[in-house]
Amino acid sequence: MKVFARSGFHATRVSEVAKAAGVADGTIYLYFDSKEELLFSLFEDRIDKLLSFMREELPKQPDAPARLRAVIDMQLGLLAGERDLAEVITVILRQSTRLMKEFATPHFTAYLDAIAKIVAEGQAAGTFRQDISPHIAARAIFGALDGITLTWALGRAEQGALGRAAGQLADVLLRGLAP
Amino acid sequence: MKVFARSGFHATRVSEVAKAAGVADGTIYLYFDSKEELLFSLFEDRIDKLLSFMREELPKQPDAPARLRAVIDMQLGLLAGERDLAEVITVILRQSTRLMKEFATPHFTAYLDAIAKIVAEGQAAGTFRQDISPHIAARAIFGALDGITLTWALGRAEQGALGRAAGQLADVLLRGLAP
Amino acid sequence: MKVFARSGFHATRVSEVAKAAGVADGTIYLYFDSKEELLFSLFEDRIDKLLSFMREELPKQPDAPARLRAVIDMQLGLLAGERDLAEVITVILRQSTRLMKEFATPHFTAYLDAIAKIVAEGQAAGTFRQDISPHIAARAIFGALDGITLTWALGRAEQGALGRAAGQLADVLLRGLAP
Amino acid sequence: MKVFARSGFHATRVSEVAKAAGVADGTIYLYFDSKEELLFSLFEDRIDKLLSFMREELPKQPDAPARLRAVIDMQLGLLAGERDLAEVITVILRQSTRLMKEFATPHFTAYLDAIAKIVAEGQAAGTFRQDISPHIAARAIFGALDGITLTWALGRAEQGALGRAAGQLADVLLRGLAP
DNA sequence: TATGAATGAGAATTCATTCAT
DNA sequence: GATGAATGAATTCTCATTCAT
Repeated sequence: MKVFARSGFHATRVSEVAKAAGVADGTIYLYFDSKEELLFSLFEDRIDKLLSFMREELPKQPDAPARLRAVIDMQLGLLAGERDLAEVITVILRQSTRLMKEFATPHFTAYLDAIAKIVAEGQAAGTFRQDISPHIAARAIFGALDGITLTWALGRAEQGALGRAAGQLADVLLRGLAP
Repeated sequence: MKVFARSGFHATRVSEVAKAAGVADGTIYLYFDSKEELLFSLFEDRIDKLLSFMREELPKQPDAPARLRAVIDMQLGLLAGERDLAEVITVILRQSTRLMKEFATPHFTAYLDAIAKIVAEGQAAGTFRQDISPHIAARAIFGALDGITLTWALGRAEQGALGRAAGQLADVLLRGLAP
Repeated sequence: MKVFARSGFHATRVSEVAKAAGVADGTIYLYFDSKEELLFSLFEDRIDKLLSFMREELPKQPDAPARLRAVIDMQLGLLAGERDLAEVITVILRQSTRLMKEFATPHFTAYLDAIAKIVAEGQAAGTFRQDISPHIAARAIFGALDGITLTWALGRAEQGALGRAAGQLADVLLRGLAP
Repeated sequence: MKVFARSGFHATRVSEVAKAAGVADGTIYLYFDSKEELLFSLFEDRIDKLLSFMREELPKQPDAPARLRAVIDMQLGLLAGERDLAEVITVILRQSTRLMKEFATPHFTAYLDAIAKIVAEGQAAGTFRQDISPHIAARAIFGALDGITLTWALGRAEQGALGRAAGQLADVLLRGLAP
């Protein structure tokens, strides 16, 4: 992750990763099928964690606004301590066209749908305004989170900044979505 | 633009671009210094247009909320008719690490600062709430616009969808940012 | 051909071929799709020559024994002046499993069938004995020619030796096949 | 032998051989020095058997024609029941340039010399015609046997076919070589 | 004796870029 | 100005072989 975050996907040499890991070049291929699979494994791990977290935590929340705030806290919280991971997910992962199309898109879609579902539920329960498309809202929410993470990862990345941002973003969105 | 949008930056061959343009490979290099410069020129053109548009139109708006709505309309309006451009800016441009670091980041920063400035002015004038960092707001707004454009570009990209999205996003954000 | 004959297929580096040809490595790939195609092109050229030679010369011969003698003269005559070609065909070509299966076998089969046909015609005309399978005879004849060429190519390869061998082989075979 | 016959020398992985033998990769190297030595051992075994067979059986034959027929029967008989061995000797063995030059050629030469000696003895005793070079004859005979074996091994390889071929080849050669 | 994880040298091929025409 | 043939640097991945256990 460190090497990918430093150089990007294409500029990263497999031999650099091997060196950073303290193994021989060939050893990489005992555990990963290709350079792309190597990058993807970093991402798969976390998205699984995020999805299971959502399955467990969201049902505990009383209503849609609380669930939306939980999603925002979770997504930014997951990355808050891991600048390299944040950069890999917001920037590096998108550098491999094949990776995006074949692996990442399905995961992103599932995640976006989960957010859209929260919005739709809120609309049905009367806790969110009706005149907004849940899918557009979901993409805007994800985009906002992603934009914040991106700047944080590429900038100074100070501890706590993502937490503060999460709170402010949630405040704005929840008020903006209120009926 | 068409070729880059189809294949991505790395998978696009300079010879493909030459073929699509109906010129010989070498001719490309009479007008562009490198493959990266070729991609970047597509983007530079439009960001200039966007920035001068902002310089002209924003002062005409009465207050910060109106200016923020104008920015949203402009950014999505610029891309609404040009799916390839939208894909190049949201996806392809980010595939070259060097391009992002050396060329694009300064432009993005300038644009983000312009948005942050609108938010700060609104806060000073009392038309936006005070408890939000203008920079965080700017990143979230840009990220939301970007996320909406990305999904539109990669999906069916129907005419009018971006305009509707712009209206809804502005509604949510302006209410969310209201004092 | 020189480089392949010296080192064999697998031990030959494409860069060696390029160097021997006085061009850059990449230039090879402007004219040949792969290393295998490079080797095969050496062979295709000659087999075409041999087959057209057979189409023209064989009908001029009065009977099957004369035609068989002509085939023997032709095959050894084609290689007599070109030791490298002889080595490529008898040894090197067989080192690439894929080349043998996909390209060479069909040509070999066609050639063997042409020889078998001569034997069968001789049997029908009563100029060859009946108790020999034309296909076994064809393979034995081809094998004998191949064995002679192989030893010649790997040995001192003196001028004229193949011609003498051709005469002796034809004498033995024709007497052996006589009714 | 099974694995080499299936895939050829270069395409065969040492790990495949180990798997087929039911041992670990490293175990192979306790018994064989290298992949080449592994292939060569398959061949050395049999050539020794063939040479000792020749030492014992040939002296029992009354004259050169009988000895030549015995050699033909032996060589094809040795391979008749073992298609994999036939393929290894006619095809696979020749795929390694080093193996051919360093190991196999001496054995082939010894074998060819033995055949040439039979021809020369027949000429001295007046049972073979004088106008044929014993070495050319030997190479042609070996080549014919090899060509027949090759087609048999690569084709359907039916039981008995090699025996029939041996008889026919001997008939043709002996009549062709008669004074 | 056997194992099998780790090694790391080695090579075909691609393609951005050049420059003689 | 335009061409496009030639360039050659650069990199992923394979697999025979080793050796600590």
